[in-house]
Amino acid sequence: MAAPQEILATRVQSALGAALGAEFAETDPVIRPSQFADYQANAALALAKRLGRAPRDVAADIVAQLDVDDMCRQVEISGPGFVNLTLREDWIAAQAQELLNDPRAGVPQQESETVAIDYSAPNVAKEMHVGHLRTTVVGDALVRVLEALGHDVVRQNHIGDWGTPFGMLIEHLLDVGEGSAEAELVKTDPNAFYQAAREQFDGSAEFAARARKRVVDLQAGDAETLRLWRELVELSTVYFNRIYDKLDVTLTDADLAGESKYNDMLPGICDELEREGIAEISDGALCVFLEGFTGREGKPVPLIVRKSDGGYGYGTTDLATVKYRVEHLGARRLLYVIGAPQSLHLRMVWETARKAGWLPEDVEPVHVQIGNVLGADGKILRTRSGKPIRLVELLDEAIERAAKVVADNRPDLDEDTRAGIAREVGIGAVKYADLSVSHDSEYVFDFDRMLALNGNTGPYLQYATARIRSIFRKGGVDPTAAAGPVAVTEPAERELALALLGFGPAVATVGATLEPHRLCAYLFELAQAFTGFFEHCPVLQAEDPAVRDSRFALIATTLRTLETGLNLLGVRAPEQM
RNA sequence: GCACCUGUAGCUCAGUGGAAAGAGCAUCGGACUUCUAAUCCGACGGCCGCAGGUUCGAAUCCUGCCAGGUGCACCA
Repeated sequence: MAAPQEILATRVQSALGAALGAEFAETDPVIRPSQFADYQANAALALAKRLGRAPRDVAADIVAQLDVDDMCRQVEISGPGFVNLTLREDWIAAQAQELLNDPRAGVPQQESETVAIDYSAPNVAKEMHVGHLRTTVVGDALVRVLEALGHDVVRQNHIGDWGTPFGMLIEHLLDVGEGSAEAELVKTDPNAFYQAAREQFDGSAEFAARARKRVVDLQAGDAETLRLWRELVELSTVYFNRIYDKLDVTLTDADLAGESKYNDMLPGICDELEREGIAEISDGALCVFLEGFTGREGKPVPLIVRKSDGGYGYGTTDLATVKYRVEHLGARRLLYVIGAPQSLHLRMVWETARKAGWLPEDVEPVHVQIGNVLGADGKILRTRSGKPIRLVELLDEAIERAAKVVADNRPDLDEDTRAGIAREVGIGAVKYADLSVSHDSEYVFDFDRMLALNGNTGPYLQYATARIRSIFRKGGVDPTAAAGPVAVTEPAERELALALLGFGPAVATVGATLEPHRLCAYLFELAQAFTGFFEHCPVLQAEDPAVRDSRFALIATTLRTLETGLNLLGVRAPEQM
C-alpha cells in the first residue's frame, strides 16, 4: 500500500536517472499537490540551474522518460517547467480497493524504534490545570501514532512526587487524620488539600518547623515518613486516574515514573559530573556551566545539580531521566512533551548529558514544546477571580454544553444514549481543540468554537462518522461487509477516494514531525470530501447496484479511516449524534 | 541586557523554496418532499509586522529593526 505521492516520486526519480544520468536518480523529485492537476513535479526548475539549461527543456526530457501510463491520464508541462500529473480514475479506484482490503488502513509499518515519551506529569496533591491537559492530550496522541507506526513506545509520566512541599503535605495529612474526609480531598479536590496545608505552613511557626523536619526525615528514608508519603502519592493517583479515565487517555499506574524514582541515582550523577570536571562548586552549589548560556548582565547561567543545602533540584532529576531512558530503556528517541518555557532548561540538561556521555550521538532528544492555553483576554486561562481553572470543572462544562446541544437536536434518543454522546462529544471537542493547532503555539480556549459542528472541530469529524453509520443502519448493511468493487466516476467520488489515499502519509508525517495537528488537518479535509460526496452521491438510492456497492465500499473505507484517525488522536466516535 | 517563541483576512488558526496565499468563524446571499439541515453551496474579505539580502522563484531561508509573549542561581 503506497500513496500516490510516493509512487509518483519513485517514478519521477527513475525518469530523472534515465533522462539526466544515474547521478540524478536520487534527487528529490519535489512532488507537491497541485491546483492545476492532482500533483505536480517541480524537480525540473531546480535542476535547470545546475544543468545550465532551460527548465522547460529539462521538464520535457523528464516527461519523455516518465513511465506513468498505468496511473496517470494526463502529464503536462506547464508554466516555467512544472510537470502536472493527473491520475487515472481506474487507478484511484484500484488503490481505494486495496485500501479497503488493507488491515492496516494504509498506515505504514516502520522499522521499530524504542521511543521514551515524557508527558502529562502532574503534581501530587495538586490540581491538574489546562497546561497539563494539553501535554497529556498531545503526548497521548503521539504515543498512539508512534505505536500504530510500529514503534516500541515507553510512556513516562514524570509526576511531581518529591521535594520540599511533602513535609508540609505529610504534616497536614497527620493533622486531619489519615482516612478522614479532608484527607480524601486529595482524590477529588487536591488543591483544597494543598491550600489548607499551605495556610498552616504560612500561619503557624510550629507547623512550619514540623514540616521542615519532615522533609529531612523523608530524604533520610524514615520508614513511617515514607509510608505517609506513599499514602499521599496513592491518593493522588486515584485523582490522576479519574482524570485520565474521563479524558480517555492511555496512561496507567505502570507508566508512573515520577521524580522520586530517580532518588538513588542523584548522588552518583553529581559525583560523576564533579569527577569529570563538568560540574564545579559555585556559591556553595554544584553547578554545570555551559558555553553560550548566559543570563542577565551576561552572567553565565548554571544548571544546578546540587543545591548549597545538599538537596537536589529538577536539573539533576532530568539528567537522571536521560541516563535511565538511554541506558535502561534503550530509547533512541527521547520525547519531552512539556511547556515551551522549559526549553532553555532542557537544552542545558541535554548538553550536560552529552558531555557526560549519557546521551550518545545516535540518540535524539526532542522537546515537544507545548504552548500556553489562553483565555478570551489573550492571557493564560484563569477563572474570573484569577485562580487557575479546575480541570474537572472544565471537562464537566464541556460535557454539559455538549449535552445541551444533543438534547436540542436529538429529543428522539433516550437519556442514557444522549449522555453517552455528550461525553464523547464534549471530551472529544476539548481534546481535538488541543490537538488541531500546532503544539508549540498558544491558542485561545473557546468552548463555543470547539463544540461547533462547523469547521475544524472534533464534533465535525464525529458527525461525519455518525452520518456514515446512519447510512449503513438504514441500508441494513454492516460496514465491515462492504467489499466493492470500487469504481470512481463522479467528481465527488474521485475526490473522496483520492483523499482516502492520503491517510498513511499523514500518519507517517505525524510520526516524523511529532505534530498531531497535521493529522487533524488531514482528517478535516477527508471529512469535507465526504460531505461533498454525501451531498452529491446517494448510496442507498443509487439505481445501479454496482454503483451502490462501490459507494458502500467508499464510505466504509471513509468510516474506518476517520475512526482510525480519531482513535490515533484519542478521540471517540459516537455511533450516532 | 541575553536567549527562545510568536506576528498571515474583522476574529481563531493552517501553510513542505514553487504558478493566482488557504480553512473555519463572523457578515451577506442561496439550498431541506432527499442516506442526519448539528449540514451544504456561493459572495465578500490580504503591503503574509517593517526594511534589506540570497534565489529563476520567498509567507517560508539569511541579516537588521518594530511589536507582543516567555525564560534567565539554588521551586519544578
